[in-house]
Amino acid sequence: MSANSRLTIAAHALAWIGLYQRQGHEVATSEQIAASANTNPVVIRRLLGELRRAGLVESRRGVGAGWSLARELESMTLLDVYEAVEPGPLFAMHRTTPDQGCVVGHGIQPAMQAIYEGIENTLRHELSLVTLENVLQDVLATPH
Amino acid sequence: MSANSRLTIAAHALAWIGLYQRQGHEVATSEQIAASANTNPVVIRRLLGELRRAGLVESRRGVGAGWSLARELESMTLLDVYEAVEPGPLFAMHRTTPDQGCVVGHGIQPAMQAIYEGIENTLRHELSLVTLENVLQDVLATPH
DNA sequence: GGTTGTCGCAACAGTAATTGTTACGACGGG
DNA sequence: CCCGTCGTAACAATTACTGTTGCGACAACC
Repeated sequence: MSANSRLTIAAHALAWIGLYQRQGHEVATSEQIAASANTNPVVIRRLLGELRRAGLVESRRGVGAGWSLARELESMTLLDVYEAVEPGPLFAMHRTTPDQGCVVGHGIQPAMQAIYEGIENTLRHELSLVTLENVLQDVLATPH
Repeated sequence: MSANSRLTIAAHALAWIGLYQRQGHEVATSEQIAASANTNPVVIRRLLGELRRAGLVESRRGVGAGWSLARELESMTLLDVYEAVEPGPLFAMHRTTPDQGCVVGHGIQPAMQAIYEGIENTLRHELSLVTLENVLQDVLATPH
């Protein structure tokens, strides 16, 4: 599976902004978050842009600009983040249409679609059980 | 997510071999399976080679060669196939190590690892509930 | 009104995985 | 010996993600 880190980085950014705001700051910059995640600020801005479209964060422009949470961490789940940053389904069908004249080629896609749908629903439910507040608390509980 | 079709194609191949054997044939060739899946025989041979390493199929060489099931479809689950053809984890960590001097950068990977581990276990359990016999029956039940 | 710091976004290169294709040796039954 | 099929290497094509540069837009501050 194409292991991608989008969900991980997005959760990192949200936890970072949340903690920073609790320390009394108004907004966090993409450069600060990028330094913590050890990546490029544009990568962070791209991801946070998707989270903004999903209503999870807000951004200000101009001097002293940056990012802030649009909701409390308690009300955001990993499912919200997953849906914001992961476009496609978990498993794909054939890239080309199977032979419809063959019994298996004809029936395999509906059969697998139904199975995958059930699995994805379970995955989404699992993700919906974890809030970003849970993530931040786990982060803070890590021994140093 | 890099949507890949390896699990789908592998399930297709297994269902095809299983049905073909029930029709009285000894072995199926990669060319026949590739025609049903509308892909290249080498793609099928590569995937079936991984399934053979996992003990799900066997192959014969020489004239009249081909592939046959090593076990009954009832005893194979999608988890067996998934583990045989999907190498990596579902979600990846950062590509570069986060800033260990930052509280979030230090704690985020253990936190997310634990969460992902739970989710992957659930996914594996779901996959283990579906046998290849279930898949074949679903395929045969598709209206034409 | 100019300066400055930050976002917004386009464009492109680098990396990696998957898929498709060709080629050819290995094998084994006839 | 011949022939069909697997086994496998090699390479191109496609796609997705990541990293990077560049520059315009915006808004606070002087």
